[in-house]
Amino acid sequence: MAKEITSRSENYSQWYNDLVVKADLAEQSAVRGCMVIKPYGYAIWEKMQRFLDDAFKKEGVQNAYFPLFIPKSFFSREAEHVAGFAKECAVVTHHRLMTNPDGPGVVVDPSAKLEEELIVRPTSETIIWSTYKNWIKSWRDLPILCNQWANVVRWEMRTRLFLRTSEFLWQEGHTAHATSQEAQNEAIKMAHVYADFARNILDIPVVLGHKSPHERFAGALDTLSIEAMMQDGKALQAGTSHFLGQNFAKSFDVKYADKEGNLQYVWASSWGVSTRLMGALVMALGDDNGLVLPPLIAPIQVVMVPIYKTDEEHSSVLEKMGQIQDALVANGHSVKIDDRDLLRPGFKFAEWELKGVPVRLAVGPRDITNGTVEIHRRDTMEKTTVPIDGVVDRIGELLDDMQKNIYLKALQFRDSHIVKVDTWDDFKEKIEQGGFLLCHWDGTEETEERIQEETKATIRCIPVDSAVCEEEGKCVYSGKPSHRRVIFARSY
RNA sequence: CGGGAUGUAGCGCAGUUGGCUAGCGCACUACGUUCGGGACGUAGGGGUCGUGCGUUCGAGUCGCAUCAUCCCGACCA
Repeated sequence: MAKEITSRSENYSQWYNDLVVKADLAEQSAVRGCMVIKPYGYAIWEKMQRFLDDAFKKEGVQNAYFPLFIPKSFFSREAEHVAGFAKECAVVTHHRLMTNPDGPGVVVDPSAKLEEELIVRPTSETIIWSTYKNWIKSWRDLPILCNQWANVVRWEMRTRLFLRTSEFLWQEGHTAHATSQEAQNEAIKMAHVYADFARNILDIPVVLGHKSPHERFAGALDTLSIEAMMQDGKALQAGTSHFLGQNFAKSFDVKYADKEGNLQYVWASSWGVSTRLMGALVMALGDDNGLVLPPLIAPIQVVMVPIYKTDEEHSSVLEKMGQIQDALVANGHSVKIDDRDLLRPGFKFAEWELKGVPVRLAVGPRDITNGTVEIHRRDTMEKTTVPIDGVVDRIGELLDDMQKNIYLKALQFRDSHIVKVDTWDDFKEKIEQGGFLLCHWDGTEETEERIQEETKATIRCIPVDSAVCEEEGKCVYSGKPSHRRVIFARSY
């Protein structure tokens, strides 16, 4: 009873917030706008990190770490970039505290003012490019493919757990290349790494596409994003990959000598995903019973709940579960036996469902007698009793099936909420129902802004690899000619 | 920084027009009965009612101030 969550249809925001807190993923910190990620939530994040790290390594990317503090002067070198972030930066101005001469507590020591303020990184392009300058002399030094796992700070006005917090965890890749084409290819390649990860591991269907110039990352020539659909029909940008051209190379004077001995500015890409993916996981896959975790990302894939009355029953049930556990672990599955005393089975069932554990096994005296075990799958909530022989193989197959099924369910939801819209009246009506609107757009920023003002909808992306978008038509707002459809939606 | 709301136990709340000993649910502690879908009984522990000032014989309740938080905007991965 204590852990019951609000239903999705009743109040989507509250459902989300309840779920994040009650499934033990995270909680609001006493520090304004910041979040505490709890062990269970962090375990999921660690699994994401592992998959991403492996994928990065396959692409030749290495991990590195750059400073948290960025001198203000670095930051102001790239005009567009600073304009994009200036409004939300935390700034360090002093380096010492002292006891308060006028009362209790401590105060900032006014004599310890920094000559140059330090910015707490909102993203690391500037500090990294100031470093790359020293690393890059010749074409032989290129490409440089670095990733860092870090925290960044963006002083947001309004925050929501995982989706928008003042501090968040992420990875940011920063690459340097000899040619424009190579840098562009890198940005595209990494966008596909993200899309594959979202689809295959997280079971979240995403649309890969280009951002409109208006929605681009500050300082980028092209921004690719993966856009996911939440179950209230709103879009969530789940990852971005940017082609930065020579903007940062020029700002930080990063040149290399090519094979002919001519000095050339290098070309750049950067790309990142954050703990926002945790929010996407909750909002794209969760249901009224709680989280639904795809087996590949679940910290616990199989939980076993013992059912017993007497000590003898307890020990025989536990012995049987121990055997199953060993076999499952030998097959590479993560397993937990929930042997907490004093909690009744029904309570445990509900709690593990809330936490999204894919498979639950219940073993009781009845099963010991019959040689059976009860299997419950989280995605469909189906319960079956099966012979204990062969149960390990069956669970392996079940986990594989669930990994596919969860994706298909989310895909079906998303695709049933994508509509083609050709008139402005239809646009205004359909946007109220949520979902992605496939529309023609005249390509102007003016139209984009008008549409946003009137409907709060923005261009989420201009999809790549989408045959349905490739057609001639007229802009849904201005009526001017257009060569392809783009996705409009309200977003987080 | 605009518009709206809320601060009472760890959490969620009630407390009518001021009234004496501040209450309920969950959680917590102890004991017992339970245990195949969120158990129950009994007995306990836990509060300067956000803070300050005022009105009053008397303030959780009324007034003013202040702080904090949340929601809706502006901003954003």
